[in-house]
Amino acid sequence: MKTSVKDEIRASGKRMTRTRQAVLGVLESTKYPLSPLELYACLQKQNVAIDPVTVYRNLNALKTIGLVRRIKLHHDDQFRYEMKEGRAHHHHIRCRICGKIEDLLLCPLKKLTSMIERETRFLVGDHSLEFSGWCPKCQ
Amino acid sequence: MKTSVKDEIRASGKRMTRTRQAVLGVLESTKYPLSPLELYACLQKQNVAIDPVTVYRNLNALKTIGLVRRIKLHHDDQFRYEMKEGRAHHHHIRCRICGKIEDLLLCPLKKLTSMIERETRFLVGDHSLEFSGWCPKCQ
DNA sequence: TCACTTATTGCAAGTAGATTGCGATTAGCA
DNA sequence: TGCTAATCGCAATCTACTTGCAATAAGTGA
Repeated sequence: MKTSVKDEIRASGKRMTRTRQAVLGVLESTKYPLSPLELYACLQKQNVAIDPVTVYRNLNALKTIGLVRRIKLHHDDQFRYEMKEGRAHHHHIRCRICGKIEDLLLCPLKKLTSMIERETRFLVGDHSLEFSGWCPKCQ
Repeated sequence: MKTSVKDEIRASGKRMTRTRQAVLGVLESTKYPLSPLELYACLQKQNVAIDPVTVYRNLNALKTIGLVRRIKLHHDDQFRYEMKEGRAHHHHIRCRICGKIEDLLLCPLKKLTSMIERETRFLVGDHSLEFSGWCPKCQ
């Protein structure tokens, strides 16, 4: 884990605890967004003693600081979390069979925003875009 | 309610009941996707005697037949339902303040699909796209 | 029109994911 | 080392939704 992460946590008045470090460790080493309970299962495999509630609370805290991003995928009834740092604006594709999630690095929507603002008179703040389909293994 | 709707229900071996008719009535007269409990509240205002469970079951049944579409918006922890009929593929924009939801009729993503398939080797089945921001009243 | 079959309903209870209350623990600083 | 408040674990609670079951009623076929 990078020193800067610990610094950011301290800077916000929060503490770097054993459990928080473990949660961050899993998030940093996982390439796709994790649900709280998936993360909890990961920690159990690593023999980290932790309560599921603590995982929830840590994810919330890290989201509040801004270290972690919370997302909700379309055919998925739980929230997922991913590290923000070093990850630009991106979207996801998810396999309908095995649930595998991958990043999409392109975003074709920036140009579209002003058109939508004209049409709807909404002021656009953000967008979410997600594809689903079948991953190479499940086709 | 259109006769064809009743026919489709009968054709699938289901029955047109008082409650199902009421659920369909609300869906047909609402221009944005409703959550089961919003729909239930609507029916209560209309003095329709119905149990929330029945709303859930009817929405599920109508989804199974294919009359109704179930969607999940990004910062929303419940499912929403809208009539399928007469409504082409479209996306939504949602106000962060008041929750107002409007349809977006454009979809810029059809061209993108083959590019994503090449990049990820996924086979793309569907996508979801949603904007959030501030509606005219809340700006 | 009536009787029969079975989809549908209402009520109660159960799930899953997430949140909250509270007393015990511990990080981080003086 | 000792203090203070953030954090933790456990139990209880909450919300959205589902399931079980006995009672009801839609639609058919005589």
